[in-house]
Amino acid sequence: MNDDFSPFRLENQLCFPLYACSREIIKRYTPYLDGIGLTYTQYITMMVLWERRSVGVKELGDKLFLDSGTLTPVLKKLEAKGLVTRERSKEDERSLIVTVTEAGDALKTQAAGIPAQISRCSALTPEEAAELYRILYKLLGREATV
Amino acid sequence: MNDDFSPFRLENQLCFPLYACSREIIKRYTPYLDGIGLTYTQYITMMVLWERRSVGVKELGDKLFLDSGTLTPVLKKLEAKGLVTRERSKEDERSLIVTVTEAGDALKTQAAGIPAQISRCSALTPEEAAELYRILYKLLGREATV
DNA sequence: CTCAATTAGATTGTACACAATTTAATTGAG
DNA sequence: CTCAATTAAATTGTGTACAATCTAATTGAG
Repeated sequence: MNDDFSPFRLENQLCFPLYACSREIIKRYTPYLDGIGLTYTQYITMMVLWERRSVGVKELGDKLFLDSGTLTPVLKKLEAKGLVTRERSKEDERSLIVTVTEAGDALKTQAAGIPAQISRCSALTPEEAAELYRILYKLLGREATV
Repeated sequence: MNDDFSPFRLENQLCFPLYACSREIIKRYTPYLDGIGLTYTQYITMMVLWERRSVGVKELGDKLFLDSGTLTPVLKKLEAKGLVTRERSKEDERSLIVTVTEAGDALKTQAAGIPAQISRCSALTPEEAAELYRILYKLLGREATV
């Protein structure tokens, strides 16, 4: 009766395990991120800023695959926490430049252990993790190594 | 200056490409799902019902990794569209049974081409897709083959 | 039996995502 | 130059996600 190869079975789709995995992994981050008062979206935004120090909203959106509709409220919250500043670019007033503050930079220290703690509970072998990583970036249409 | 192996680089995390991929793939579904008037969450809910015909909210939540806080409004919307019915179980009044209607079942025909159309634009080889699938289910802590 | 503990959904409140629209600044074809 | 087209953010509205709480039904230890 139930065709195991039916294209309609949830288990026969790639989209579903991707969607479920993404949410499950983010849930594993939550208790650690609660400790530094960030949501996952705020955390990945800070990760870009920890590396780049200062970045335009457009470029931030390209990196995170998010648009201004999502980023504007996130950045306003980070600004309210005193972690970033938001200023219009002098060269192009349309562009908004986000810059990490001293407090924002200090948070990086507190976040130090998080990535390792998460990957420790992933149950994947290093080879599987590397392969997963490679395939996901292929799907995203970007090179894995930047 | 920028350490390519820093655990803080977005590119060195698994969580980020998972999160970005999940959203990108769902975005690829959207134009097709618009055609049958469903959101992605509504679509995967209907997929379970197309296979099972009738299922409790608890079991639906286990399958989809979603709780009642998410499912209740989704199921009410599907009920409003006339695609499902929602009734308390006779044996256990705490449990709510969701059943696909005739109209809900008819929608399966309209959705027929969607999975194939999506996978056609994935750019992955069949081997990569299979490997991705296997690793994701390992991460989810479930067996890939149900 | 009986009431405390458990369970299933619903509700509430917060925070994204994202499509669509709006506003303001910049650009470039003529 | 100049105005239509483009671009960057912000805004608006809808729909999830999910933690926390609430309500009602069921269960099970004593």
